[in-house]
Amino acid sequence: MDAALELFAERGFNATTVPTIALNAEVGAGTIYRYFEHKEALVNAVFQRCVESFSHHLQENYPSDSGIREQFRHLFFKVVGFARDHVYAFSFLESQSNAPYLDSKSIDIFQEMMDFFYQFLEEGKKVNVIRSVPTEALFAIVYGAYVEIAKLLRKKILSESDQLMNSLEACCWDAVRV
Amino acid sequence: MDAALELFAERGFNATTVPTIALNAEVGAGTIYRYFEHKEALVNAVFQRCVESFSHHLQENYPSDSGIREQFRHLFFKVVGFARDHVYAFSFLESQSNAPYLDSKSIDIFQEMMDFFYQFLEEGKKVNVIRSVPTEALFAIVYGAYVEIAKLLRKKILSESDQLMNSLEACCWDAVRV
Amino acid sequence: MDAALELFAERGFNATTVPTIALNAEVGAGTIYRYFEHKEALVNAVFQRCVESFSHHLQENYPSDSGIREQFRHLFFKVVGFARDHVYAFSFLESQSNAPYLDSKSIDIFQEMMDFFYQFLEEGKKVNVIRSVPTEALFAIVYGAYVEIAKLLRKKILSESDQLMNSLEACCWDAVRV
Amino acid sequence: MDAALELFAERGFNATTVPTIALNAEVGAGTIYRYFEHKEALVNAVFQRCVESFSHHLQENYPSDSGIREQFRHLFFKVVGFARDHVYAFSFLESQSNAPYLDSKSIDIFQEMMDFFYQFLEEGKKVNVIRSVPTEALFAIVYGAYVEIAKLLRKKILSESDQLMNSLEACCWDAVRV
DNA sequence: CATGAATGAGCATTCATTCAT
DNA sequence: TATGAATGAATGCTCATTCAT
Repeated sequence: MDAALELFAERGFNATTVPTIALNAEVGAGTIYRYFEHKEALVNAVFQRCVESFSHHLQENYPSDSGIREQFRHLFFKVVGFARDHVYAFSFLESQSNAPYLDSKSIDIFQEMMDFFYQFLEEGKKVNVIRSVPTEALFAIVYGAYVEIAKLLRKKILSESDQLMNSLEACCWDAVRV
Repeated sequence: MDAALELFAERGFNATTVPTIALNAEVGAGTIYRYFEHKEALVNAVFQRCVESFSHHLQENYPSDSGIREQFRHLFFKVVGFARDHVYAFSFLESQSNAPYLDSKSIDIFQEMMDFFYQFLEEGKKVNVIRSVPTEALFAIVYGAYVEIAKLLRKKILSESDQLMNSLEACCWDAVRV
Repeated sequence: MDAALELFAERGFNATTVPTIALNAEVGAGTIYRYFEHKEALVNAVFQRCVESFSHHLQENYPSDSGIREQFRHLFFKVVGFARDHVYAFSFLESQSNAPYLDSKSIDIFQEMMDFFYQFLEEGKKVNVIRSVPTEALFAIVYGAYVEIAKLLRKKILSESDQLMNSLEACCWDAVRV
Repeated sequence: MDAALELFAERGFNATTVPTIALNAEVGAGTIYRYFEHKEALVNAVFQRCVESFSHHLQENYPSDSGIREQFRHLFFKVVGFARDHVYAFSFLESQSNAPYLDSKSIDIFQEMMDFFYQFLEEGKKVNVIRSVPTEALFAIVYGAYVEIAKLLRKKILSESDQLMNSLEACCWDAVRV
């Protein structure tokens, strides 16, 4: 699954061949089929593992008792940290989350993860700290920003200094706060 | 090229076969090879045409003499308008702009288009209207936001009312303004 | 189709590979798929052509106005002649007519051909020239005999002299006549 | 071997996989290779066991001292009985006796069994009870008939009543008797 | 002796590309 | 210039066979 993730993240699903995955995993091509019925089953398993890993990461040490501002900051740094520490997983999730080969379980689990963000944003709107704009739109703005920032960090166009990260977090917060 | 754009945008490069493009274009498969050396040459030509179209669209009626705030608003609505009116072109650009089959000319021309945004952001920083944060990062934030908003509009999860668009523009502006 | 028939007749469906058919037909492997959706579609097309050819052969110069005895003789020699002149077609039909890959059209067309024999046998029973035994059983006896005789002729264990053929025809007739 | 016979009879040699046989036999796939060098060695062993079983069955209670007519009747009912009681064995023998994977021992042993029939027919010809037609041809006629009758019984198109069986035996006898 | 995970050659099938018409 | 039939390399996948346990 690690070998597959790496290739799927770098080239996408269609451009990744099963023999290449096998080579990268240092197993025979047939071995893959002992564990996954299809190439599609494999990509779904990889996707689900990524989503779960991301989801756990986000909720780890989540400051449930702090205010919205603090929680936003937590999520921002968790996303950035995940993108930094799990480069392939993050770039795979970001690029393939609309792919036609994802099965319903993959879609559900991904939606569930996003619901965590949605709930956060809705809570913020309720207490009048976050703007009264459709939640999907708010999420789109910050998620889009995260994704592009992560790309820049990955490509080393930006380097992850504390000061920069704090500025970027502030930018994102200013986009949604009242 | 229109036939190809439609298919590339909907299915991606690898999942689009040359015979399918030919069928969609109502020409013989061989005819495509009279105009493009490869499938890759075709996709690059399509990409470049999209970038140019996007670029022209952005600069059309650009309020050079207005202030940064007004220019930002212009760009925001131009991007949203382009995404609405050129659904395939925008979704193709957004999804394929990191693809491994893009040649250097495609990458250059895309970069050139982004430079227009970069210059705008740098001008804004100079006059102290836009935050003093690396330009790439500022761009990432607003571009990421645009892309995700465009996805929501395309999928009809949001509908493009004046009020909503104004709010979203404000969100994006607040992310970068001083 | 000729190339495929030859191989299917000699080795059966599963033991015949598409590349081998292509080689035998002196075409590229992909070419086969321009004309037949599947290997199964090909084998069905071949089967149906064989059935039709056999069926036409049987009915050619059929002595409709003669008596049962004469008609039996006609059928016997037509079957033997077909088996001699269309070695592959006959051996393919004989060995594959119960195969699980045959589609409903193949099964129908084969049944239709057998109905010709069945009608003949039933007419014979009606006029009390052929024994009053279930038609399927009568058919089984003579068809089984034909098939095995054809095998011997094909393998050159017997040679097709007039005298021998007349004797064999008599044997078969004696098996079913009153 | 029982597990293999069942599968070979139902699906043929090529369509039966070794793991499936192992599953059906409730052993590990590797275990099969402790007893048979190849899949081919297995199918030959199965074939030979079937031939021997058939052969013993035919000769059991063989009325050596009775006349040809009585012996013919014995053989007919033994064949029918074997086909009824050893469905898989008979259908395997019938369908695979020309298969290209049979080794020389299989072919010899099968020929030996047929020689029993041949001797019987030759004896009958000597005493002028059976027609003076090449033995192979006589055998082909009755063997072909048996095979097709057995198919009908197996498929329950005919049911094995005493009266019917006696009629069919008479048909077969009339095909070869003087 | 029994196992079953691992293997990789070989299969059916697809599709970018060519080239005779 | 346009065509589309033909191609064969490359793909996803299967399965007979091996071998460490």
